[in-house]
Amino acid sequence: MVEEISTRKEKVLKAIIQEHILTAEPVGSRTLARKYDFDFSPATIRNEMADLEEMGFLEQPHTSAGRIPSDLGYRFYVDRLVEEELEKPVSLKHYLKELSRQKSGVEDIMSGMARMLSRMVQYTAIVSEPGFSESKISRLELLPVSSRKLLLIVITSSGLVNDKIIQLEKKLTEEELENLNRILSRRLAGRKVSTITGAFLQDLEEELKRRLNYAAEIIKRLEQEITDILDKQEMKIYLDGTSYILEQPEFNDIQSLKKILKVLDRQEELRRLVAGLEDELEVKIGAENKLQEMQNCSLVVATYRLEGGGTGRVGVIGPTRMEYPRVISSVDLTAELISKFISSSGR
Amino acid sequence: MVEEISTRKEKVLKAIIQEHILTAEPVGSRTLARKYDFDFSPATIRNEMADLEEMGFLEQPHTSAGRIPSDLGYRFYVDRLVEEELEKPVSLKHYLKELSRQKSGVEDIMSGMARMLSRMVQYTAIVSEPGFSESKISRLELLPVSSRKLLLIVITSSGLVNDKIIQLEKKLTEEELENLNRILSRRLAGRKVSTITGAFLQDLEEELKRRLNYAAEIIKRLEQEITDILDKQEMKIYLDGTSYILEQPEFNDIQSLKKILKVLDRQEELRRLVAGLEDELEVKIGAENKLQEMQNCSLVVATYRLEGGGTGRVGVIGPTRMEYPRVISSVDLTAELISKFISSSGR
DNA sequence: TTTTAGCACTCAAAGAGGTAGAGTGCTAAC
DNA sequence: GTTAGCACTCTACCTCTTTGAGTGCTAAAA
Repeated sequence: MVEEISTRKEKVLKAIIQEHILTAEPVGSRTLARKYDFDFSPATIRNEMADLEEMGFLEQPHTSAGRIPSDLGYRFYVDRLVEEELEKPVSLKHYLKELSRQKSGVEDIMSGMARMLSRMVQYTAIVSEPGFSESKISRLELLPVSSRKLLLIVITSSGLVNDKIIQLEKKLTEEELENLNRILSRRLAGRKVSTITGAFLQDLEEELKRRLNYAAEIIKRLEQEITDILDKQEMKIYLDGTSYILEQPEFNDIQSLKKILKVLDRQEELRRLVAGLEDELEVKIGAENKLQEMQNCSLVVATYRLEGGGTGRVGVIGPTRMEYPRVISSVDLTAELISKFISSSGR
Repeated sequence: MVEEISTRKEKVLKAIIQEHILTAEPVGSRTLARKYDFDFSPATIRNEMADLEEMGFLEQPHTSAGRIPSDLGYRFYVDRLVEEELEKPVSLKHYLKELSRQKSGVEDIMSGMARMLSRMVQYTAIVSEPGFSESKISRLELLPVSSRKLLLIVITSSGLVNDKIIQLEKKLTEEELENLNRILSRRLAGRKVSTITGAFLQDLEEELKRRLNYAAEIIKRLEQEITDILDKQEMKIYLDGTSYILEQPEFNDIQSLKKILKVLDRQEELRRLVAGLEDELEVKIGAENKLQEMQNCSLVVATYRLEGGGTGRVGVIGPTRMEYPRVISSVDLTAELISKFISSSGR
């Protein structure tokens, strides 16, 4: 069904979508003709509308109402019409100043970016922490904290720091610890996280056992913790601007509001939501989302990449009736900023 | 106005509150008489109700409706009636198992506890990260990360770890760094955070300048970062179970829902909310909350104290029509658990 | 003096028309 | 192919009425 769409139809469709995004109301032929000065009449528009509806781009809530765009309509809009009008968001200065106040720290950057993005687009923003797997370990250190407690610190080449307290059964002498540190550093520093597989660890374990003489459990334990910290699947999710959803007229009825807010309350759900997308920039419109509760929502997600390797995602959740041009460019920009911020704080 | 309240009035008030907590509807004399078998009639109840209303414990939405408890009524209930029926929450086992899976890390414990509490009471839970000021520094370390980047690590006696990346203008040699580490450790280790005041820092600065020969800016910078990490006022807030609010019938109208959800979206607001309370266990009912948007809500907050010093807060936000006995004991228990968890992971 | 039954009264919530207005689809003329 | 005209449709909103739970008051009973 590769029906050609006339330029006039395109014009009408675009106008309807823009108008609907603005007003959140069904758009009628008369209103449309009044607001946009087309060189054809409401009656013609009606005909075009009927065609567009048949093609699946528009829907009619009931017989005597105007039309609203369908998911397919938005999809067409995003794919074909948006590009020319991607605008750089205005005056980042204000946001950036606020951000730089809170200085370094991945956590601060992440939450700051989520906040900035949500303020910018006036929808809910979501940012996922960068995954480790593609970055290199630049440093790994075990610090003694107390008699049977060590602090494991892993720093990646992209400048991310991760630490974890490790509880040991048995005390380690200073010398033992030094040896341990030396071997671990030698073996792990400079290595890409994704190459630390079972076989490699097996090998490492052998070496440790051979060269040091502690109980095997300690080594096992350490290994466990190291892999834990490295492939922690459970990347943290930063959410901000939840309350913007409340401003959207389509969520004025409690039922749909509940649905979407419940999703936002479940970290795992969100994680799956953004992790599932792999492309550089993806737009999921309405029912294109697998999640049943998100069928009235759209999701715009971009991937950010850190210099030293490691990627994460940043996105926006809003109603299908979303200001796509603005959102897409803002999400894009934010992804870029995140890379820059972390890389610069990591130089 | 220290009017004595008869035991019968107390009985009626208690019944009304319990019934209202259960049903969320205004309670009438007839219903009350039917459900609770008092040895007096609806008419008598009506008289008592009229009295209780005059005393300020009850309110009437309109002339021909039943009564609902006022803030004062709940206050009385909480202060006088609750104690005898504080019950230990059932079967923590399930929650605890889930918690211990995620092992160590303050962050995990905090968010895990918030989650557990909210699941337990079926209201929104809030946990604030432990403040540093009353704990001692047990270790402070500067690790080189790259040529002009240091990782500052501070470990407190309660086992909390905090790190921050510091950007320097100028390179430090290994030796300089070692000296720096030595001096800082000597001066700061074992010291209570709250005693690190301006005067002390002045003194430290002098020493550093005298004994080392780097540019003053570096020293200033370091100092800045250290104080930053130590008294970071901006303690993190963990929130969980936001969506439970949606289940409450009193928030079935969009307006009040918006109000409260907007508050929950603002970290600073929440911080102030829990930080403002200093008592061991505090219950703020309705208008007792300063925040205008929280006047339909109650807040139950407890303080937890870590072994090595350092305190934080844990609480529950729900409608004034809250199951106080259950909530109070759960919050209390959670505070206790947090101390235990962090202390045990910090031994 | 306290408690209770009886009864008239009140008020919100829910349902039943009725109207207005925006919008459509169809037809016939341009 | 485009447009004006018109009958038709449907929701949103108003008003009116009914219903029922609940009250307060009064007078009788305990």
